[in-house]
Amino acid sequence: MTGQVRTVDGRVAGRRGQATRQKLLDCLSEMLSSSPYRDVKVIDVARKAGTSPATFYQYFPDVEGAVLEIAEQMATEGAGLTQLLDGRSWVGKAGWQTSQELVEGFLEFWRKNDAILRVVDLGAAEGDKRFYKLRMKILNSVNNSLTDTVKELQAKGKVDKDVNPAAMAGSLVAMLAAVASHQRGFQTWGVKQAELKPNLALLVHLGVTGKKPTK
Amino acid sequence: MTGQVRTVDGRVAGRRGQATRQKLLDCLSEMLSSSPYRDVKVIDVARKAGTSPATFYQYFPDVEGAVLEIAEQMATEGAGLTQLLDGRSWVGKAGWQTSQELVEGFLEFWRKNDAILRVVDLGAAEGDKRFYKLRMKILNSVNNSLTDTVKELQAKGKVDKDVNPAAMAGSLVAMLAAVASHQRGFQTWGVKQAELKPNLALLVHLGVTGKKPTK
DNA sequence: ACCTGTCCTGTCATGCCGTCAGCTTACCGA
DNA sequence: TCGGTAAGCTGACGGCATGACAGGACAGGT
Repeated sequence: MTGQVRTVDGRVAGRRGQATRQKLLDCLSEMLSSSPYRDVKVIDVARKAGTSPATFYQYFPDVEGAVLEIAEQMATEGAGLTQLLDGRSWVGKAGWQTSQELVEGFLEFWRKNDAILRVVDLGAAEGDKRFYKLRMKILNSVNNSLTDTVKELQAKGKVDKDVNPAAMAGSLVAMLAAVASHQRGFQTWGVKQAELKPNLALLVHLGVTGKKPTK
Repeated sequence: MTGQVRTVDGRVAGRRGQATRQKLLDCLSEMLSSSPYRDVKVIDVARKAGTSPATFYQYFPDVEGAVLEIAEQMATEGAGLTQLLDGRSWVGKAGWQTSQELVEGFLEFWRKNDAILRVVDLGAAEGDKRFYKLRMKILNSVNNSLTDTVKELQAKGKVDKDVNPAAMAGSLVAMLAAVASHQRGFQTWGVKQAELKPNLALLVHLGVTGKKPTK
């Protein structure tokens, strides 16, 4: 049950319809990366897709609806971020490696989808539950995994008892997301990508294990 | 030279004009916290302020212009965040205290101005230089101070040479800002405010000094 | 009372929104 | 081959926000 694609008025979308729908999504996605969210107009998206506004409204209730769609696609893709943590070690040099790869993968994912992630972030911050859930879905894989890691280390007595695993993991993930979406900002600040990553990795390692990494 | 307040068409604003202007700003500010940025309309702001859209356009070129104005006010106010760090110690128990107070003050400031800060964040992330500069202005006080602290500790050999002070400070500040703007999010995640703060403080302390705090 | 410059609004052209009825196109079974 | 049916698309329209302007209301000074 993948849930058939339907138009707003209930018709099931066929071959051609789905193509148009997808084209609209692609164009919207492109517009989001070239102009402010606030200024994205349905008519522009439609024109760019070589169709009319009315067609847009056949497939999406409004711009927000379409954005949610794009974000949903991205979210499932983003579940792959779990790979960055599944079965990795946090001990010794391997721990440092894990930390670095997490940062690397995370920033890469964010850079690839920055336009849509900005909008999701805003929606979530504004308290919209749908966007909030979506943001969770994306971050949860990483977050849960980190939380578990901290819990384990805590059980072994390697991390202080008064650390709250969920809070720690959440903070680290939030940090990664924030830095990722302001990557350009750091450059103007005089900090280069290459210098940023190891510092982030260091913070992640410190946060998770409570110790400096062995390099 | 505070730079006289002027209308869009160049007249200097008098007593009454400034009052109206301020009222518009207040109403806009209020609207921003109750509805999505994308849906804030000039006409609503004007109505709420008991005036007409035309009046709004006499004082501001558009909604964005007014937002920048509000943000500017907040930015100067936010320079006070420096207090949280000026002349504080990062050694021993005092260091833990400093870290905690920084987190506390930062979150408080963010909570107080969350609506407008969201918009600034979005604008900055979208690459708008004006918003970007504003964000810098707000964060710079804290950021510079943290950078200096790390540099000092590094000079004394208490922090690893391969830590980049600016990158570290920037990451920590970004983390604080991100967590602050998703405070509600954490609650739904099952993390309570009271648990969040000490964990953030711990991360800040770890990042700045490289060591666990003495409590 | 009069003048001057500030302040506000009625009004208007423009352009986007969101909807509908109706036309075209593709598919399918007889 | 030929309708029939459902999918797919669009022109057109009322409604509303935008942004500009001219002109009227108002306050303060003389």
